[in-house]
Amino acid sequence: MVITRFAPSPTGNLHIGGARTALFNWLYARNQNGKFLLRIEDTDKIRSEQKYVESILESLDWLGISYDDDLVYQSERSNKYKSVIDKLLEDGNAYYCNCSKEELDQLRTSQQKAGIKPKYDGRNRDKNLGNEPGSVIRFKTPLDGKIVVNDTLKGEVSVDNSELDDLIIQRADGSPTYNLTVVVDDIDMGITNVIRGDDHLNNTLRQVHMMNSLDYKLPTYTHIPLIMGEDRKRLSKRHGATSTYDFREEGLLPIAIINYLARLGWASGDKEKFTLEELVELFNLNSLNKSSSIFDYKKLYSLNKYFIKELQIYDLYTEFKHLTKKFDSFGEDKLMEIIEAQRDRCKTIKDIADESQFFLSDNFDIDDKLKAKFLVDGNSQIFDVLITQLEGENEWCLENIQAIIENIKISLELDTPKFAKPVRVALTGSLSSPSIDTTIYLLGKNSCLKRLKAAKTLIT
RNA sequence: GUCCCCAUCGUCUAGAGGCCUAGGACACCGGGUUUUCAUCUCGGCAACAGGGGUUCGACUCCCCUUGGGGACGCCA
Repeated sequence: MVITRFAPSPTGNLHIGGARTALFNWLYARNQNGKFLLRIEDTDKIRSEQKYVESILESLDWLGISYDDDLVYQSERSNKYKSVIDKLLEDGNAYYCNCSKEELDQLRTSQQKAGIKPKYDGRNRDKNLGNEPGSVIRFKTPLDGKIVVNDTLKGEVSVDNSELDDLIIQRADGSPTYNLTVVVDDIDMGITNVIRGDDHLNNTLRQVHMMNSLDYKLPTYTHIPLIMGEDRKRLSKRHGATSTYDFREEGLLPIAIINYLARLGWASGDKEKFTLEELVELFNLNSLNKSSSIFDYKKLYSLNKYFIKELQIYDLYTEFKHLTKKFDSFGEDKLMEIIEAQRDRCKTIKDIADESQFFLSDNFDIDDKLKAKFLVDGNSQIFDVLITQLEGENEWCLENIQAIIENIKISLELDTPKFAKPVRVALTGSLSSPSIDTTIYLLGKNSCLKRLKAAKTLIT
């Protein structure tokens, strides 16, 4: 059975690159009827925080990426790591090293100056040092030969062992380091396929060495290219929103993000839009792309615009409620009507909220320019007639409102914009709103009358 | 600097030696629809990094150059 995993470290919200890695792992597992496991890599006690664990979990859940079995915390597995390190020590595959950080820094800088690759020179490798306070434990990387990793995407990647050094697997404080814990956990969790960013390719070489020393059976590796910003540098905060959390706050829909991410580095012919089910059915490792890709916010937003129009209204409603509490006084039905009226003109949930502000209060300021242009004597007749007609309307429905508008347009000999613009300004304080009949309908009789009368008083 | 990876329109990509006069999407430009802002719709612009091979034939295979990215932590 295929078992994949996503192993974030809880030092921040779920990064969009991490989200894509999670997505690919999840898709592959689901496609293969396998399992997708989640592991929290929190061996760095200083930077790891529980709130980020929760945030990551929430983001994955929001995206629709569900995990199997129990969540694994590395911080709870120290004993297991300890025993593996002991075995490595016993077998002569690891050794104590008492170099200080300063000593190492010095070594590094002198190597950099000399123009050679900075790495530990193995000065304590064969000294058989004991466990002194402050000592670390290093893994004994083979000196000669080369290490070959067979990657499903990149093919055979081979590197001379002389390029690698003896990495630290246990810190001076006794805690295990990343490369060790990953090896232990991937094996213990029965991971068959490791799909991760290709910034880990170098780590993979080291991890494979350790797995070999431990007689572990290797998982299959797939290193996917990283996501870049417009400047071709690794995507980071200065490029804009980068965490799933940020995207949600900006009013993006999970299905839009999933679709965007899926097509970033993967394709199924010319198909651009997928349901989650289609993605699960079509996803495969062979169609993954080898080159890194640049994150295009515009395309993401365009996808979002599409899904805002396509999604079930209730899904939009849920996101809307998550995004803002301002509209809580509106009933569920009313709010859904508003969202329905706005969805076709908005790119994000946030746009829907922003564009709907005028529903919140009957009292608002009208821009002087708009006032000067539309709240003028020539239009007062429109307001008068409209007020009278709306006052007389006892069955408040869209059809009746449309009839009233038609009547007024005919009797006053107005084309639609001539009628709609001043009314829209009076009702919303702006020139941008849903179609005027819908706007009137949704505002309700009382609000419309109040606002029209208020606008009339502004006519000088 | 050293090692590793990568290379089709501005961007995401289709392309498994002849199907390619290189297709789709986003962006951009122009037309149309429209009750404002939008939406929608139609059309246009636009790419195989360069140089060598291999082959009857190369966007597709090989090599070199160039360009881009990644790694080089007692972070993960």
